[in-house]
Amino acid sequence: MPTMQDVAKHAGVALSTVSYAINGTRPISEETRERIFAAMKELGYRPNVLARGLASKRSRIIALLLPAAKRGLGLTEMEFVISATEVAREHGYHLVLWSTEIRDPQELQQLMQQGLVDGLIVMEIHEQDERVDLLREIQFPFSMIGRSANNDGINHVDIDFGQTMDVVVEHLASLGHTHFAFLNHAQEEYDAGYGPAVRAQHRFVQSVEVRGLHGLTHFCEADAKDGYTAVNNLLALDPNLTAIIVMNDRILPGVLRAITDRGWKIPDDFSIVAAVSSARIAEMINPTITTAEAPAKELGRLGTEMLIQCLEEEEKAFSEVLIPCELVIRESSGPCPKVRAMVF
Amino acid sequence: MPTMQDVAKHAGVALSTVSYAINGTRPISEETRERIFAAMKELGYRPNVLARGLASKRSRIIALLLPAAKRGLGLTEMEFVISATEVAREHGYHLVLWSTEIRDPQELQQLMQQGLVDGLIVMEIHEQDERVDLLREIQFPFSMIGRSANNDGINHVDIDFGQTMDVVVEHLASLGHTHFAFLNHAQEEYDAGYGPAVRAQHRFVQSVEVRGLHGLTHFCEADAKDGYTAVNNLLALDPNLTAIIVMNDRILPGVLRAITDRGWKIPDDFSIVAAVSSARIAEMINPTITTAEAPAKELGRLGTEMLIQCLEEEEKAFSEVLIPCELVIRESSGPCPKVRAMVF
DNA sequence: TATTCTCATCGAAACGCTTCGACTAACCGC
DNA sequence: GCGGTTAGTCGAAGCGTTTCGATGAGAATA
Repeated sequence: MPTMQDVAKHAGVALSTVSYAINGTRPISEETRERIFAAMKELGYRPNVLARGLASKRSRIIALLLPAAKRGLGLTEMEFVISATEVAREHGYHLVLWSTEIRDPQELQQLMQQGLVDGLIVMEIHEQDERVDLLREIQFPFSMIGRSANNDGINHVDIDFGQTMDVVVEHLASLGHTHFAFLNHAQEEYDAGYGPAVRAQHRFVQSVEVRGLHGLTHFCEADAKDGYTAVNNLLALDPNLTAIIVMNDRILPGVLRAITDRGWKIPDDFSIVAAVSSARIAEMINPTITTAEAPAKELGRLGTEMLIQCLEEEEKAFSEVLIPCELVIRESSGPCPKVRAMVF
Repeated sequence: MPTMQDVAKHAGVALSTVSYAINGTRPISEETRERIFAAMKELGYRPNVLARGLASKRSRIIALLLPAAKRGLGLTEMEFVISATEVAREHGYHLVLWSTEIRDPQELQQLMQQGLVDGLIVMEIHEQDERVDLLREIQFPFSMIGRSANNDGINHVDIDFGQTMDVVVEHLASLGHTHFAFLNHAQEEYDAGYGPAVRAQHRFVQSVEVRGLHGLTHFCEADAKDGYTAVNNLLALDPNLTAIIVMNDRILPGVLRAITDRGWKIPDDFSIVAAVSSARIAEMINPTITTAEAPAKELGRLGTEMLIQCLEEEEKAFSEVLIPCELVIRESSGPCPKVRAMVF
């Protein structure tokens, strides 16, 4: 494998001149530059990432902190990862994956101290997040996909849960629904301050109140069975319910079954909307599900770009972007039923 | 950030002695070793990955070549990635993702020449795969998840499509079905020599023949609409069809709809089995789908372990492992119907 | 006792790059 | 025509490791 030295010899210049030509760090005459690039091409030279990183203290490698969500990783997360990888590559960066229980700040710190990565993309942020505190304290460059309680000076991009809930509630309200429920993530996650759960809940309540409607909320584990019982519980609480918004698409089968088990048709007798889900899932189900689709690709892209920008520029302007989900109306939501088969 | 030099000073030994103590490259007295480790702990020392890689010519970083399948990346692929990441970590390796159009050997080679990674995990292998040819030629360490036409001397792990198709056919046959169809991946992929498509097709035909049954095969794009028309085409070819095996779960909604549109009930009038799919998808659908589930986690684990083993050992024994999918019987497959509502 | 071994350790030379200071020659203003 | 820039280049000193050859102290051998 040819080295920079080889290129230098081949072009008849000093090693450092080659470096300057490649990085544009210092002015190089047009003629020399051409000779150098010709030599590089001829030898098939590629700079060694390790050496470059060691010398410059900038590895041009970033890490994506994969969450180990109990909820499991879905298509949305996959899209994140893909899009982050691609964007990184476009900018000449490599992306490494750091997985699992790196919620433990200890372990995270050890990884960072290895000096492999220049920066970090953190996902599945909690309101109180030890990782964020740590990164902030040691001033390690990072960007967040999500938000914590205090985001000052941290680059982050997140789903606009507020806006999303508004749109979903508005959609149902415009269809004439007045009594509906919100099936959130698990209680445990809410209590742990998991942002999406907290913010969506908050805005749902508010959004319903503003419109003078009736809204129930309920937590639910990421499991079809729990979805089933949750729906029954909700209907026991408010028999006039005509629509449910679900936060986690995993529970959809259970929710649907609970409805159809009552002899109700979707959407004629009951409407269902998935907040923050993916098209692919929504279209797998019969009836296809009206969904507020997570802008996964955008999130991945922005999160990565923010980090890279923050690594390349000196002046640390930070940005904060909220992207709402896009409501895609499918078969599972319809006008509020006038009369409905009785529960028995 | 403390360096090895700092540790050495702190422990009152030479720099090289610290290195030997860490790597066990040369014998170190018990007493010195303890002093060194104490110093490391006290200073919070972590070896610098970049420097280590540069000096030793072994970065302990491996890359996973993410496919840019037109089919799109699904849950199965996500599980791969996660499991590969975790296994790599367990072995003290980092995993970087190289995405998309690195089918182009040129680009792949450039990436490798950067000297960042010690080895490669390649997925979505085709029968004739330029990437594999390249890697083999330049003797770059790699393992495959999948198989090509000639796998001699290459570590690889793959789904046992033959066994899987056998099990699925047997399942349907034992339910009394005699006329069934296999809905494969897209024609294009088959023609390109995409292993799963080729091998599954081959074994389906064989498996049906051996049992003296009637089997049709058909290709289908990864799209619900195409699933719909494909089923109708198949039923036009053989009106006695009572079961379909689908290869790609994306087409399931279309397939189901084509069946129910005829007024048929699943599984009473018609059975459906998904070959090589994931539980999560299978359970999203109503009725839940009988599925041969891809051993994604195992594939990821083995692929990674094979590579790492091949990097750590001198004697290059290569291994080849085939893992069948596990048949999970759910609601979509049932006994062959005696009589069935007429097509009209 | 002189000689060979082994064990534990040291110093220095890589690894392939970036970057700093210095040097040369041309160019500028006055 | 003389100091002061400036564009273009060079050499050398790192970056934080691994690894090779050498060294000294004992232990074992003759």
